[in-house]
Amino acid sequence: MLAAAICLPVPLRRSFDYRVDAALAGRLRRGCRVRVPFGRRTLVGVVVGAPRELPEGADELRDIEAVLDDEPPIPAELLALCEWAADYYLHPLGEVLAAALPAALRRGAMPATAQTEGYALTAAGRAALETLPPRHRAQRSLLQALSTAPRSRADLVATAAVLRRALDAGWIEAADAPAATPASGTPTPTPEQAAALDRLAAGDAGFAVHLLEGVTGSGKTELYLRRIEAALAEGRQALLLAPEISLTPQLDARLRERFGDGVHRFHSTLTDRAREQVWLRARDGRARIVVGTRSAVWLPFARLGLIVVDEEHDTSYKQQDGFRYSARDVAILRAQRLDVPVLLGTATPSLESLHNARSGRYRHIRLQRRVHDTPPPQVRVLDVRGLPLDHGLSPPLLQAVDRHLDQGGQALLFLNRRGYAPVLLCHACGWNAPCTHCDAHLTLHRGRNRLICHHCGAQQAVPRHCPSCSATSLIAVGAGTERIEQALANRFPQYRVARFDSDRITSHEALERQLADIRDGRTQILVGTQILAKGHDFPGLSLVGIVSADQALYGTDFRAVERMGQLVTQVAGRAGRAGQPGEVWLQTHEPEHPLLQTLARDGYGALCDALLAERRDTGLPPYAHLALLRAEAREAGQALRFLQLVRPCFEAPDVTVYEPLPSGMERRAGLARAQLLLQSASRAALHRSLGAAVARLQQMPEARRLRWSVDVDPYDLM
DNA sequence: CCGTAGCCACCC
DNA sequence: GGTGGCTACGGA
Repeated sequence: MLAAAICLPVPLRRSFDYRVDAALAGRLRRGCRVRVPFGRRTLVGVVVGAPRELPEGADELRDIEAVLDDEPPIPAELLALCEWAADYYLHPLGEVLAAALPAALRRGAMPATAQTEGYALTAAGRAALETLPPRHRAQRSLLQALSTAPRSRADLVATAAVLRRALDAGWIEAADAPAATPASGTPTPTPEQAAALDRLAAGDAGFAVHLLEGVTGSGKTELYLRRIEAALAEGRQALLLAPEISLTPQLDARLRERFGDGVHRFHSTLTDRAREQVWLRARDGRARIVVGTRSAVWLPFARLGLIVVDEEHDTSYKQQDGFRYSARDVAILRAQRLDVPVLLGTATPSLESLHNARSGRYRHIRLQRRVHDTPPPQVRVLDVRGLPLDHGLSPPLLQAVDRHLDQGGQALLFLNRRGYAPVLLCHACGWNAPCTHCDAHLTLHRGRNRLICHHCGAQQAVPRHCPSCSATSLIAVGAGTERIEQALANRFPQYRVARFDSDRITSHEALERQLADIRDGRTQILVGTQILAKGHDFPGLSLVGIVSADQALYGTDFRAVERMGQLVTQVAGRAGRAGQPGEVWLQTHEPEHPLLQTLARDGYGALCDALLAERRDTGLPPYAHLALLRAEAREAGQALRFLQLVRPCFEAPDVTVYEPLPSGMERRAGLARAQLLLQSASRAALHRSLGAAVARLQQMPEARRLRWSVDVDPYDLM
């Protein structure tokens, strides 16, 4: 009996064998989709093993109902990458494949054909233009329009029927619309950029990881564009990964200006259909450049020649639920398997990448000069202890804002906390608006007049009286962006304040509008969260105020200070007008904190030195590798007991298995959470321990009574 | 007597 | 994850 191994979209870390008709065996290639019966249901699966002969006496297998593809929709390279990722992240392959397939294909639909973007005139069409009688007006005007250059579908006035006729006659053919020519020519690189380009182009074209560490404004994007150009010149495609693409309109605009219609965007807010179109064009090679968020790392490129990871330190590359992969790390592995270069760009490298660069595993290229030669901003630590705070803002900071606005500058206030206030407190009885599903406080949102949990999304109306004691003495404690915005609007009524956070910025257009108001000088004060740290140029910005850096200093998460250093440096980099250094003020109640001092006095690089020394001493990444077994259960204690029970399964040479602990926020969205931390200096040893333990866990009845998952290279230990 | 809630094994 | 089978109760 012939059988084939099929992988199904179920959370089971194994494949299932189905019987293959001898006549079918030839058609059934790895990567093809099939429709198979599974229990009571019918599912769409992917062939992961070529048909093979089963030994005599093997159990009867069920039949494959239908083979959906002649050609595998997933190229062999991508299927192998998914298999690697399933193994590395200890995640079911079926769910990994689901991340790599468009929704319609996952459901079993036939792949749509990539819609044509444009048309070109054929030789026959050129001849027809000469001979076609004038009465064929529609055809003549279509051919005329295409006679100088190919045009995109949108540029042509022809109806679908007219196009169809011209295609049938062989007068026109589908073609990519022409790339827009650069609007103002490519800028001449600075000597520093030119040297960096030489180093990027040096050596063979094969696999290499380049860490491009460039201060804000040093012109990293221009280097990306040049390398992309080089890849395209060899007939290859390029993938540019970016954090939250809808929030980087400037990058998008620059790519389009340089490369025209060959640039495709791929992100989670596209419709399923639009995603499928980009997926198909990546596969047929017509999408020459894809700019996308982390899921774009799974696109089925036909001839990928370069991957750029912009803002490589950004946390959004790590998926934080379900299949917990790091798109940056998968990108590096994919590039290695394809033998093509990867470019990691950032002003503030992650400690992992910095360590790899310093140890020689990555090539380290640094850009230290800003293109317009603006000196780097000086960060001043502002001791706010004992100062009267106006909604979180100290008098010296407010005076600085006043001074800068008065001199025609713009001011940015950064605060990584949305809403009006993080706590609503009853002054009479101490009730503090707890979330009923999480160990967290509800955040007061004045604009929407709601109390909202930022961890599970639960919300309720803002009570007038304390729900516990009926007193009317409810006070908002602490400050979020809404409150800072209001405080500044009250204090500086003659200036306009704009708020940038995910409550206010809900679309590409809203962001563009607010950014335009700043560039045109209609808005003078900006208040916002990390959205403001991401790649926007504010040419008139002269002052940056960081409302508080203290959260990170008290934080228990081992990456909190690294993240704070990145945010402060990124936000500070927005300050400074042509030729003039910006001013950066950092409010704190811990002005003597050594790491804060290091950051302010010596910059991000020095902070990294200090943090790397700390990580080495404590055996944390990048000097050791971590993994977590996470467990969630209805009842507090159940998750912890489970982890205690399975802890011995992970014991292995060179692996430290810590005591299971309740997660940083134990209850979240109604579930009690706990985690088991594993640490090893050897990635191989850690992976062996995980592999063996997961195999045993799947056999354990206790493991079926709650939800558990593995997090390899966890981003935070909360 | 049936109805259903909650638990658990199984899915090629 | 989805499904169906099993057991344990409760209402007329």
